[in-house]
Amino acid sequence: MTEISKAYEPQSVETKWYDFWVEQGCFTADPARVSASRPAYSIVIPPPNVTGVLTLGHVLNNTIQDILARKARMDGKEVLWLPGTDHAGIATQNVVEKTLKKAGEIKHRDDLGREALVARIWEWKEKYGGIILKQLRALGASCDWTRTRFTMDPEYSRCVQGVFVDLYKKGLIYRGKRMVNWCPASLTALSDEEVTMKEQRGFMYHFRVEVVEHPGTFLTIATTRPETIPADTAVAVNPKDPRYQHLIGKHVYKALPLDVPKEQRVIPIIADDHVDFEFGTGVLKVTPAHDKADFEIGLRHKLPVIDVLTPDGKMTAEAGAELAGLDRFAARKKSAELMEAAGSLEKAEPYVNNVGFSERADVPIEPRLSEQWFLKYPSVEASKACVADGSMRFFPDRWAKVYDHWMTGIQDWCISRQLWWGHRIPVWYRGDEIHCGLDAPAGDGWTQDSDVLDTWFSSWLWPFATMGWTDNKTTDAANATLKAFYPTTDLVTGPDIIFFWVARMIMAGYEYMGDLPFKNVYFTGIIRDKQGRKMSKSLGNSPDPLDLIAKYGADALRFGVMRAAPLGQDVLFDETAVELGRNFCNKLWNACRFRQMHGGETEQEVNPALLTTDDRWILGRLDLAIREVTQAFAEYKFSDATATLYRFFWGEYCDWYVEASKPVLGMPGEPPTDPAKVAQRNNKLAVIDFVLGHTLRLFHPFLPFITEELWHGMAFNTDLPADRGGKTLLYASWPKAFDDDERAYFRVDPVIEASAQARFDLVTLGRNLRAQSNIPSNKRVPFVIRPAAPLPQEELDILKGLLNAEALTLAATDWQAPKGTPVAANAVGELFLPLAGLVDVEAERARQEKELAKVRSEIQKVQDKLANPAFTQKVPASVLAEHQQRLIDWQAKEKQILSTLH
RNA sequence: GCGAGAUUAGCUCAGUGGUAGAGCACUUGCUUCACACGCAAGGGGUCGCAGGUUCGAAACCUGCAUCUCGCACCA
Repeated sequence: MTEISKAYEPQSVETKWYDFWVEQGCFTADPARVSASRPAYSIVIPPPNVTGVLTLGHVLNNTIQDILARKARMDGKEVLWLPGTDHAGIATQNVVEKTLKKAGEIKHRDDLGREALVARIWEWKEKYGGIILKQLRALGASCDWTRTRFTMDPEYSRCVQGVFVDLYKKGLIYRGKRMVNWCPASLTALSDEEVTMKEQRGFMYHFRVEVVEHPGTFLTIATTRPETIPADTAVAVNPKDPRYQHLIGKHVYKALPLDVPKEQRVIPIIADDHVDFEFGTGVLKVTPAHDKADFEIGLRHKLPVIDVLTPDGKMTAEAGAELAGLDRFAARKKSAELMEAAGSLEKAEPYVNNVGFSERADVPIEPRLSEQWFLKYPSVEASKACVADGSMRFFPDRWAKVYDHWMTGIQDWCISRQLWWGHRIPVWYRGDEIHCGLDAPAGDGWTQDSDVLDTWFSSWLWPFATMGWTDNKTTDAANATLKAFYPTTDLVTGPDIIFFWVARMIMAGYEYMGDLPFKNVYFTGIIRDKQGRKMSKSLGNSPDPLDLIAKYGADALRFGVMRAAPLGQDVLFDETAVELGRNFCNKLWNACRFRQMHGGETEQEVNPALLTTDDRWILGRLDLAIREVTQAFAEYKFSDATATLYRFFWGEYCDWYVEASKPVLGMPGEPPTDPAKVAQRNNKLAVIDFVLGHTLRLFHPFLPFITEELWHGMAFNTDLPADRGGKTLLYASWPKAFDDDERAYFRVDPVIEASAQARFDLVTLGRNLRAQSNIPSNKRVPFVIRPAAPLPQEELDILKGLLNAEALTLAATDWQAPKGTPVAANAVGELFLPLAGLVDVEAERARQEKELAKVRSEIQKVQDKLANPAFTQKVPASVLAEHQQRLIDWQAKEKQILSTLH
């Protein structure tokens, strides 16, 4: 047994053990070890952005994965936790471009050109990328680092492009000119999922246009985007709207641009059902180039398309000389001013509407007509069915409904991006010829499509592309990793990427592996601050996890976060949660120190014949804790597990069992000499070792570092096989709840547990008497006890210790407590605090009166119930009996109070 | 507009038909020989509102209010 220091110092312990685990290959998965008796457990990390740094969100997510992986190892499974990073197209390209601009190397990415920029990004990635994976080590993440993957690894890229070619050949990928979501900041198309709606305050502009055929007749139109008026190619009314029916087929003069002669601004008035005549004025300006719905109207009525916006959101010359070159928002103001000056603006009233924003660049997107690649999703039915029929489970399961809803209304996916960093689209062009394949076709003059694929088009292959999948049946059949570890067991991720990633992985899994990619999906909550706000850099409310680890230790951070994160709920993070984790680790540390102070390399087995009531009680509590924690794991309720562990270890083991064991153990360094007491003491130490050994194992998934340190410090590893806890706690077996034989062996039963509990309750009552009588807790006072049934001397000694009593005297049969003596009682007996002169008789009397009132109100409540025939006749026998017993208990209490009150 | 979730102690949350709970915070007393990152005791809640079902409702049902999050979206 090595000596344990007074306070737990996490820093050196953490690096020591992490290095040890990695050096010993403890995290390395070997498919060859998988067998019927050693099943596989696998989990793939949601690959963080390669430019990312660790946030509390990652801490939550990866701690859960680590807990699952470590528990699975202790269950004797062959565990693969596969790590890696995502190339994250837009985000990464932005980061590197910004860095280069800041360094003054470039003003624009065109200064470098495509190949050079991509080369610089690779350089950057090699140098600074993947920091987050190193940071995960500080958290204790037990990933198999030998299998770290990147979504742009050469083999991975082949998978991505191969899948593109395959889906193209299947006719599921097609190219088309469509309205897409265009990001004017990133200059690329986006998928619908990358657009979030935000409420915006703006204005509803009402302006009027003159009907060509009826000079002097005007139509009033409402719009939030007057800058697009030059792009209008019609105005539309509902065919059933009586106000405008007579004008259908006639024309109006567009309000802008004013520098174009009136005759060249004539556009038709058309009728379309899309127009809601309740909204605005019932007249809709139709701008096919800049609105999705208008584009559809344009198609129906064969309207021309006029584009007045550049890709980066500035007005073109076609918008007119006065608007040309202006940014779209400046142009909005300007166009209103122009109409105002021309007298066509009727009013501009404040208005709140929903505007689509680019999720990443945080600017309003523009609907834009452009040529893009689209995917018609594969394996949709199988993917829907597996969640609906429960073969894949979501935790919490309400996400299943969200998933189903999205899968039902699923739209084709725009997968091309106008970026340089990413997987290049494997399509080549020569004149009118198109070739889709991994390599350029033979012959000269072929040029590759300049677009790259949406990042998620590579992420969706993650569960199998990381395992060496090739889409070659022979190769894949011989792939031991795939065979052993696919489908994976659990996926842990945030619900914000359920469509981006989870749903798409399921479809890819069915399409390419013929099976679901994971069996269970755990959706974490979102980490928020104490006020419930999202963590963000600009708010400065996002603490750096590495700082927290340095200050409190990784175990403290893990425990604090897990304790605060109930399944499916957002986590309101507060540093005091980590402090609590730190305090808990310290408690665990000191409980082991206490055991060590009593020395004794006893290492003996527990002798059932010598077990005391307390021993049997704590073994029963341990058994219950094992059951509860194991059950919590089965339901992915990690906060329940930590709550149980906290209660058991602190509230039961430390507060009661350890305190009660002190009289038996004697003073440290002064062991008893009486042989009977020595045997008692050694057995007590054996029970303590038994409980601590189990406790460390129960805690290990949550607190990997401190438990490993104590496992060795307490020498619990000796005598165990190397692969079952001898070398590392990582592979010790997960504690099993007692079976009937074990319960009988340890003589654990509910009656014993209740009697031990009652003794502890009496102690609390006795301490209460002291406090009520204003006796300082360090002052030793004599107590008198009148047990309901005889108590052995050892138990009286324990009671005396727990009460911090000067003496605990047995009351003689004829002893009568002096009037006003504070007394407490329960099933164990009556406990008196005879302190003549020290106790304020009147105060004690008042206390007892108050107590009596409470007892009587309880009696009344139960009596009322029992007097109700409807109750006594209808209620189950057990409930009736329980109420009757309750009445007896309260009445006994009443009698006891009355007996000392006078 | 559609859907989901939430509403219990000052705060964060457990509690799915039978005596309202935990942690933190708070008050008080303790340098009791593992731990002041500790020990002990205590105060504090008409369980969002209104109905209903039931012998009995924090829990089940209906409606309402408030908040959060998805999805859709009318210029």
